[in-house]
Amino acid sequence: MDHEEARAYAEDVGVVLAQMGTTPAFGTLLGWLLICDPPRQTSTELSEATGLSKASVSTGMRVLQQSGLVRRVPTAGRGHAYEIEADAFALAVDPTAKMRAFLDVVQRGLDLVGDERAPRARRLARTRDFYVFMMARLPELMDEFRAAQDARDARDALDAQGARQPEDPREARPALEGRT
Amino acid sequence: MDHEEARAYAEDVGVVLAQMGTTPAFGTLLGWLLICDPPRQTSTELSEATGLSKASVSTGMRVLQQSGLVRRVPTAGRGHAYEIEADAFALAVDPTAKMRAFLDVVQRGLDLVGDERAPRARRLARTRDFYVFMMARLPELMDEFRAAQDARDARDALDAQGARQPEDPREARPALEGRT
DNA sequence: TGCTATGTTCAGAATGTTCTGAACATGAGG
DNA sequence: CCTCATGTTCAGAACATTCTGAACATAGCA
Repeated sequence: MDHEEARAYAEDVGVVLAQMGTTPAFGTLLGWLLICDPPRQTSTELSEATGLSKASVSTGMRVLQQSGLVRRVPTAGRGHAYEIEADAFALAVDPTAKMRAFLDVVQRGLDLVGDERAPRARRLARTRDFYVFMMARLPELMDEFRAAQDARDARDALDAQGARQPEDPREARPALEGRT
Repeated sequence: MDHEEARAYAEDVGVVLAQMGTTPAFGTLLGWLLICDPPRQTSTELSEATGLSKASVSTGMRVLQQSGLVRRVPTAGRGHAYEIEADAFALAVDPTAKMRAFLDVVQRGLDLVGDERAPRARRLARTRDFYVFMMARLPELMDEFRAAQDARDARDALDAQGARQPEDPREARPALEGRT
């Protein structure tokens, strides 16, 4: 994979993310940080690699940082470098923040109707119950994934030391399947 | 709650949804269908109630329908009426569609890197594993909610017949709390 | 203290999006 | 067949977003 391929890939990620409501620059930067080598990149490197202006990199990285997707680490000399967070995409997909905002507006609707048992309140009540349920359960699911991941990381570390012969890779990585 | 309050509420929902990437008209229509009485509304009613043009209602409802959030039912005379789906917001929040698109682009990145065990592939592989995990688990969670909901609906139906005295409402509806 | 590399802010050009009015379909009832 | 209620499509006005270049800050080093 040469530099141009990687850059094109970053732009592809930008397109996909843009379809989900982010700005193209945001997605492109995230895409580059996902595939770049080395993983830490300065603003100048990001600007050169992605072809975005320094200004776009500056604002884009600020947003990425505020979203918790990217971490800023100081470099040896002056300046900083950016690095993608290990579980960045857990955050990216985590709908609890959005759900919280929506839950508020649904609850306001119920207050407006007054009687929660009125037929008219049924749609609202059902919606609220769904969000309450999901907001309670999603963090559990995230934790479960992280725990499984940590366990695998620990085992991989042992493998790297040669303390244990790695088996068929299919054991380690789940197959790509599911309800289509 | 008078008509003007309900209309204002629909617009509030429009604002909240717009912040999540939809168009204001889309969210306003959904908000109105969430709180309106009767639950089924024709295009003309929707236009009058929300203050949107017939054109906006037409295009907005088409999108809502394609998203599976709203159902179109024929009315007695000519024309149709729209009604919100019972579990509309399960669909609205369900990230599996987005995740599928993202999973594809992540997998392409891994193919580009070539060796999945290369350090450079680590970020991509971890991201993919997260999506695979979530896409496998989210449908289970949705099913669980629906099952619980159906069970409650059945019990509510019995209550309505007076076959059983409903107890403290807090038993039936979960309290609004969770990790803040 | 200057000098330079680095990062930030901001006004505006280029580009997209959203909504509407008006013209165009469609189909039930007289 | 004609009329009228209903629904759809589309060009364009109004509005908003995104990105950039250029000017402005900031901090290490001589």
